[in-house]
Amino acid sequence: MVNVGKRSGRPRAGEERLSREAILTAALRIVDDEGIDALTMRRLASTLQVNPMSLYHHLPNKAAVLAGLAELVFAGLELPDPGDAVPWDEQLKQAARAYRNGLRQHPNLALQVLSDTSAVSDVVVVTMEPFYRALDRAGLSPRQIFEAANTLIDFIHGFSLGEASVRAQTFELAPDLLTRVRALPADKAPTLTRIVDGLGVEGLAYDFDGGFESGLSTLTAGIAETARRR
Amino acid sequence: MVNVGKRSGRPRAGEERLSREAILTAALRIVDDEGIDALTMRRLASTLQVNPMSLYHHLPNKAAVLAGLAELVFAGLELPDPGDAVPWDEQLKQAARAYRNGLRQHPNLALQVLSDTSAVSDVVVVTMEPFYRALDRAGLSPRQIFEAANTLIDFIHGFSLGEASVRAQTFELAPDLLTRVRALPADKAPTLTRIVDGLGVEGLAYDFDGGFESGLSTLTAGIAETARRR
DNA sequence: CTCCTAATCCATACGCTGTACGATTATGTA
DNA sequence: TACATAATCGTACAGCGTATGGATTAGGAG
Repeated sequence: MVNVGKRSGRPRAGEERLSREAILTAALRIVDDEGIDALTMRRLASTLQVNPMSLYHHLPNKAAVLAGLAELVFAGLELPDPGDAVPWDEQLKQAARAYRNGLRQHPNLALQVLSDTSAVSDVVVVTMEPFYRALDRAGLSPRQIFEAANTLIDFIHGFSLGEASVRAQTFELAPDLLTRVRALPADKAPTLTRIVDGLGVEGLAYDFDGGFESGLSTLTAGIAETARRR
Repeated sequence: MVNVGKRSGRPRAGEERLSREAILTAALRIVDDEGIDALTMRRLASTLQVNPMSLYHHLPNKAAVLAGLAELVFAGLELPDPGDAVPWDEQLKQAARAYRNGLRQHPNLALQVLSDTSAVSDVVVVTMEPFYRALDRAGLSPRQIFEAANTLIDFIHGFSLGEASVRAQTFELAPDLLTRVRALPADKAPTLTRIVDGLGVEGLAYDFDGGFESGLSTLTAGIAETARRR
């Protein structure tokens, strides 16, 4: 049994207690389990049984840890491409679903991930191929492909942000919304009042899966129309 | 000349230096000018020439300050409703543009605003009427109206998040993206490579206004299709 | 085998943060 | 006049990210 516990100084080869990867993995676990605020350098070091300052040998600062986490989430993304076996719109939807599912794996990181420009840029390069292929098959021009892909991504990002923010509050949200709407002056927002009131609590108990699918259908229909007009 | 400067204890009537509103206004200025990280309770107190602890008489904690800022941004939103003078899709687009413009006023707050559930809930109640009216005119069912509105909002949120994150980096982003794409293995993402490469730097120099309009057109086309199928 | 260098980790310390607690003073009401 | 309450301030504390510098040791060069 080799003493690997308390010795300080440079560890023997293959016995490094730290590595960028190990740090990020531990950080991801903390964030997933206890939220982004629970992630501090000291906490991270303590779960790794290491002095806080040791982390800085592998990562320059805390921002780099967060950026690394975003990178890690994207690296875990896999957008299976059914290829030409299905119609282009179904191909597009499958890629979109996979992307959303990837983002859902780590809801506590959603904000960090979605607002990290370089991470988003990464995803474009690494995982967008199925989107582009499907849109190409739809018969769009290059510029239209580019814009349609961006629109679809923006929708998924907005949707995921909402989903991550709300998390498990679905059941509280609907009655709350209803209450607020009913509290409005009668003529302040007549249409909104009529529609929302008409849907009722159960109509509003928002089904995220259904909402996502609805958005996808609207977008693919719009894209098809663009292709038709070309 | 009344001594209002250095005395401690309760101020004389009409001489209160603080109020929730005054605090939030000062906070908004700091965030707009110097970014969200510059907003600390001490900094906020010092610009108000007040002891940091005095703030806590008007707001329970810093989170409440941030929530108040989100509320303030939404309160500043005005979605002018052209009513039936224009076609429903144009009505919808105008409301969407106004919403996006409102969010753009305070880019440093975008993240806070978009991830604050209660703030988003507020906006639904307060400002969504034009969306609902336009969608109602399009001939959708109540459930379809609800879902279409949510889809549109998600798109705007995602778009605004990207816009706020990127800010003035537009010109750096395009070449960077191009470089990354060109660095990919030849057969890793053929379609993406062909499309992006074909657009070139100037084709990619993303025009946010154009991108937003493109997204709006796609969405309204999709919504029109939904109405037609009903 | 010896010496040097660089890798890895640690101990200490600094300035900053949000805010709990209690004291101080003016106000409005009884 | 007595008193509860409102508004502000002074002090203090625990926790944060991280700069600095030193300790220990593995691995490579001679």
